[in-house]
Amino acid sequence: MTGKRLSKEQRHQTLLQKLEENPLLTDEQLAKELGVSIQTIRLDRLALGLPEMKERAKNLASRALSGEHYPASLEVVGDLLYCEPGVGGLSRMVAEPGMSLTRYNVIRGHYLFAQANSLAVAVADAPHALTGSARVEFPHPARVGEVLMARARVLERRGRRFVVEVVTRVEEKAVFQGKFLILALDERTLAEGIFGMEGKATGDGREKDD
Amino acid sequence: MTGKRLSKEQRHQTLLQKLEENPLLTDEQLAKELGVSIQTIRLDRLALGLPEMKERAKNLASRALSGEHYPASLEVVGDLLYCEPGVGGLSRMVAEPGMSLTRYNVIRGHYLFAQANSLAVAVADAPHALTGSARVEFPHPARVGEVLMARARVLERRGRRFVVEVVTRVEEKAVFQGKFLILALDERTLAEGIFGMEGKATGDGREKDD
DNA sequence: CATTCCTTTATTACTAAGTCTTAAGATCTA
DNA sequence: TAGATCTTAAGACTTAGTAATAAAGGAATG
Repeated sequence: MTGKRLSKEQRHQTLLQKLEENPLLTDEQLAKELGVSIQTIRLDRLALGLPEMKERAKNLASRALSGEHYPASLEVVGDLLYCEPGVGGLSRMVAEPGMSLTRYNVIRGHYLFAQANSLAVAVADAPHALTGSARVEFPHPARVGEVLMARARVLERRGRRFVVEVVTRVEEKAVFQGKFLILALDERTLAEGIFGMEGKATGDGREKDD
Repeated sequence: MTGKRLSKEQRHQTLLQKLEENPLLTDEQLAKELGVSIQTIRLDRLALGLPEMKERAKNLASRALSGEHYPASLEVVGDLLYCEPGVGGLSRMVAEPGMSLTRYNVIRGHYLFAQANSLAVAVADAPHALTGSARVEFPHPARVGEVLMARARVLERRGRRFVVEVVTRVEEKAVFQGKFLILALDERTLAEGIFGMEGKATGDGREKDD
């Protein structure tokens, strides 16, 4: 498929590049893409000191896991560009077609909310935080393809409660603004499912300790 | 050495917890930690629908790679069970692991918002509607596996503005409540990107129609 | 031409961490 | 005591590799 056979040197370069693009390729897939046998790929990996796919996956996974001190990846919407816990932060998100209302390319409000909410939780200076309430406005619709920059400021902090203000802009135009009340929770509270008010939570008597 | 043998139920819980803490554990390690045989762990994973370690690693890796942009699809959130435009509606959503905060299985606020927002827009009696603003509260955390029933009522309608109230419950307990101001838009307004207030919108002359 | 060297491919044996199936004990319960 | 459920075991197969060894191919050179 790649037509002519490359030199070994070139193949090594291509290999490195392919793996950088997608570290989850197996030897078999690589062999197919480069038009050589699996064994050749193995030799190449050996020569270049590249680990096998399982290793690469595990490395990525554990990096993703450990890099989760400040809540970068997993369930955060938008890319956290900057975050100073307790002070403020910045998040970037590109409005994609999947986020839009039918026709018209208008981004659904909950995407903007999700980005802002993620950011607000991130800037709360606490290992675990939840949204308690929010007051939000969508002064202007955002559209597919636009770059949404959300900026958060912690307005005040009283004990375990943070008030965070988030404004999301496209260029200079605000498309979202809101105030979030974020509650910092300690482990016990979370684990027990009690939330601070109105007493019992699940009430199913599940107790785990370790 | 967890000492005494746990019940199956308890073991399942422990297993989930262990894997949440460290998804890269092999069956063998889990077996050792829980004091049962590997086969038992395999059966447990089968029963709980948990993939093998390689899969978990790959999933984590690819999620980390793709910057996990639109996560767990926020697009259509919840199943619309019933909807009477201009009056009210009902939406059901099962809280999935992908919606949760790491550890602790607490559902992120923006999923609740997304469900409620989707429903609020749906019950607005208009072909095209957008959220203008919202005031929301999360009186209680929701957890993975719970069934979230959102109920919407149109409180008032003035011209193109609807005020919709949404309350989401798990069993009888409210986990979300909010008021949405929904704006019904006509085709022209939407297509031109003008939103009702503050004059010009994008100003970049982008007009798309289909 | 044959030889030598390098690269590539093929073959075989082996591993980790699973899969799926069937079967045999152990334990609980009616 | 009998039946059902839970747990462990055993055997065959899978994927994506490691490692070692053998064989084939082309290109330059004496």
